[in-house]
Amino acid sequence: MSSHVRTRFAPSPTGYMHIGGMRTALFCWLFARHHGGTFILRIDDTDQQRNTEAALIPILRAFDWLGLNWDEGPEYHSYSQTINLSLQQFISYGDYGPYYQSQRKEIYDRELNRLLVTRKAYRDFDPPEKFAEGRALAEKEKRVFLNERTWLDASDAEIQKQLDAGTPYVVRFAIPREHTVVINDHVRGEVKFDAGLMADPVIVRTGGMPLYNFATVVDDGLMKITHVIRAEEHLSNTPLQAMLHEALGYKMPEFAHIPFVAAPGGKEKLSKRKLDQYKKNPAFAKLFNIGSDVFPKLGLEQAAGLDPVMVEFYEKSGFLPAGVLNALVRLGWSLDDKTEHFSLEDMIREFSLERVIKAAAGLDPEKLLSYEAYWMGKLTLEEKLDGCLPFLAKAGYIKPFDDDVTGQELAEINQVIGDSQAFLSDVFLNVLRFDDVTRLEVAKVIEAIGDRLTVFSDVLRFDEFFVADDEMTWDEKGFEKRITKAEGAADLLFDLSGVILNSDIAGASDFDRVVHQFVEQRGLQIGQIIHALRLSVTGKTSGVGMFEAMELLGKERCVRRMERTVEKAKG
RNA sequence: GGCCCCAUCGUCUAGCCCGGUCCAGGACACCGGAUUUUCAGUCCGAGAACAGGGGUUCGAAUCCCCUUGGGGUCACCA
Repeated sequence: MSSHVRTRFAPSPTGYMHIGGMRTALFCWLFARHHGGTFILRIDDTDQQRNTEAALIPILRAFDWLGLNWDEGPEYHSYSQTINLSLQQFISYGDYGPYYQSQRKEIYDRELNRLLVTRKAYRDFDPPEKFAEGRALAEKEKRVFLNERTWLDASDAEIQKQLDAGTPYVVRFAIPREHTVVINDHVRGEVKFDAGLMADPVIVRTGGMPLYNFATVVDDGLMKITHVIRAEEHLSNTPLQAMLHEALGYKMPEFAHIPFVAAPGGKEKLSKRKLDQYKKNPAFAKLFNIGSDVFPKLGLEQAAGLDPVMVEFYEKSGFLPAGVLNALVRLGWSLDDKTEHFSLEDMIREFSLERVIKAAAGLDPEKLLSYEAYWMGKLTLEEKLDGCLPFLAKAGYIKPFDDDVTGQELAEINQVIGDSQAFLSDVFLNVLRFDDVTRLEVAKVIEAIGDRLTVFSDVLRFDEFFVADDEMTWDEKGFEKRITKAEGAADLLFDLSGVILNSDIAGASDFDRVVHQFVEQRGLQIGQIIHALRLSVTGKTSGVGMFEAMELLGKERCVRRMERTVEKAKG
């Protein structure tokens, strides 16, 4: 039945995983999983310039982080095991490998030769200028450019002569110009292209390296890809690829061109180059702000160069994979008129290409955050704790144990990865361990924070529970409003601190009782002191429940902080 | 510019293929109210869209055509 479905995602190692690409990958993955098929990760690295290994890690990690596994592709050990990372890991598994295009040169050569002997492709010995000039002229005259094909019908002897002379050449595919290519796209429906309008494209460059369109077709064909699911910008490559498939005698895959992820407030493709523009979008700015709040505290700052276009950004800011996944799947796809929340299992069960929408959709940071909040709410306290601990540790609020081992592990990783800072801090976050006392204390704070936690890094905003009393700072404006300008606030605080000090207090309800008694005796409303109290104890104008906060800190620390506040107010 | 794609609330979308049940449904955001010592949350409520113009039809968001607008792509990049 449909158990033969094979889909692939073919990223090129760019050093980061694009959030839009991730959405495409998700759809590919979902389609394969839904049909019990095979999902393949293939590395488009015909470029060869870059350090493939280092540039690939963030991409593989993104898949790993979101829980999208692949059946064939580069070998990779889940990041809890990355400590043992070594270059040997960058081999591939699966029966249709290698899965790195840079390792498939012989295959391309072989397939190219089949095209050459049947004259479906030909060596073009003309200098590149000739082609460029022809095109420029055509453009000037406002007509369609078709190249001359001087070498298409050259005799074997002529060709051999050029070959012997060492004349550089490219290989062009001879477009069957009479052809009208009809693509039956799963998302777009029937799309027609007139091959008569297309110049013969280079498929192998001087030097013999294949170009994208050729390599892709060879790989898709030989890897028995049944469904090419990719972003819409590839739609115009499709007729060429379809013709190549035909010329090579492969079974034509089915195509599905899904809309790309658009930039906030527009319809343009989301691009890393336009980040400055995105910052002006209020909703998007929110995302940037999470980063600029959190990363410095984690010591990431510039080094990491993270932004919301990269999947890594979300991981490092403590987003939940479930929320990100949910947001991505709803971008261009829906099940019906009401279902909003999908776990990975739900998505696998329900996903279908038929329900993919045609128009580009902008990533909505607000909605992403709301999905985060939803899935965060589904977590147990223990799970929240595990998510928050690394952030607190990285920010220096709590201490992990096993520090030595961590340092050593890091050194090892550093050796392999070089200076990829972003990756380092990443691994660091995930190898930390904490003792039970620390865990218990933090758990109490997280419990008090409750729904105020949307992403894990939100815990850092509650630093009042982690800083020493003498190092706690006050919100400037809040201090002025609630203490300086509030008549008698300082005196009230002073008196209250005395009362608290002399009371028998064990928990939140005791604080509650004592403070209420205090205001009643003076004929005041609770509202007349609560703000000053909060400010003096936490330094903030808002936060967790007042008396819960006090319980977390304990009587002595509350009193000390109140005294400090009074000093500051008087001094 | 050529080729191709797209077009429902501010945003993500349902409805469109198989015209009437849609004076267009949901979610996020926003606004108002309730709850609360604050924030968040929760609950209740409000406002908010078929790009325009022609057809076809008894009847069109739904079918056809045109216009407009937006976007993608046009490399010896992927």
